[in-house]
Amino acid sequence: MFTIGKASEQSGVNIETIRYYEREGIVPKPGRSPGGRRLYSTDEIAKLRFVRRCRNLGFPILIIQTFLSLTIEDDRSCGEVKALAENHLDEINAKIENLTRLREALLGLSANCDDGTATCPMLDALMKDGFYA
Amino acid sequence: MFTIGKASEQSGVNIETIRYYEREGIVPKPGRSPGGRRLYSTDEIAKLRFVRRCRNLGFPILIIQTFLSLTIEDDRSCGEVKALAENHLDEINAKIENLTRLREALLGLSANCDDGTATCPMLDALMKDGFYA
DNA sequence: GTTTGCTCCTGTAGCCACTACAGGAATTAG
DNA sequence: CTAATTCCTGTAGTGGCTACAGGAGCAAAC
Repeated sequence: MFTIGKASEQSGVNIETIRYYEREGIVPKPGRSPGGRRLYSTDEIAKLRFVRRCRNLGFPILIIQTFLSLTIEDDRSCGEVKALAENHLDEINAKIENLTRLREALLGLSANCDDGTATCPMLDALMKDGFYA
Repeated sequence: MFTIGKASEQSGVNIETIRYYEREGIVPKPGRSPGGRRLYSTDEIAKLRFVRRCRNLGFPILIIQTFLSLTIEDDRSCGEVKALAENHLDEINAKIENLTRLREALLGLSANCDDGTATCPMLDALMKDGFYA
């Protein structure tokens, strides 16, 4: 059994974040030492690591909770997981597209910016009517 | 002069958001009607539209406030604007790279998912030690 | 055995940029 | 004149943490 500091080290999840996950019911409450300290088993630490990896993949907490319940149910999990992952993939692709369009717009706007001018063509363009959305 | 509803329509900024911008000092406080309603000039509406466009470009509020003060100062603005825009561009590019790497990881993980399996290879991989960060 | 220093505890508030009420007042349309 | 609409203020909630404050447990050095 490990105290929260070790659990944090081994899982890569910040101590405060671990406590937050517990408060929110994202991970189950761990046992306590006689002195009142949280004690984590390797299984519980694995679960924390799982949450971190999912977060790193950009999954929102709600989806991760579904994942966790699916790993318990163990039944027709894979289809649901795949669907959630593909949904998430679509969102990621949409974000990439948005950002790419944004980059183009920004490049176009700042292209005419040259240092030393009195009024800035980029700010001008953003202020004027009839331009850009 | 326009009430907040018309200002919202014409600027594309949500009514609640306009009041929020005012509270936060992002845009100056407008005049009021005898009955206490906010009244916006076309100039003030243009400013709101400017803020919205910048937000659409992904600029954080703090940077937009700098932009707004630069349009007032009107002095050596363009160099600063360009620097801020390029900085922002770098951040956008970093985000795109991150999301692209994420997409690859997710594609790799969900590739082995096929419906109907009892245990999911994706969840398995995320649970196991030795894998992925 | 006590002092030092580390880790841990709870509870609360802050971050960003909004959004969503509740409960009431003013304006406008019919 | 009434009904519908718009507006007002103030507060609280969103997601996913992060950062305290103020105190208690615990191990090792002296």
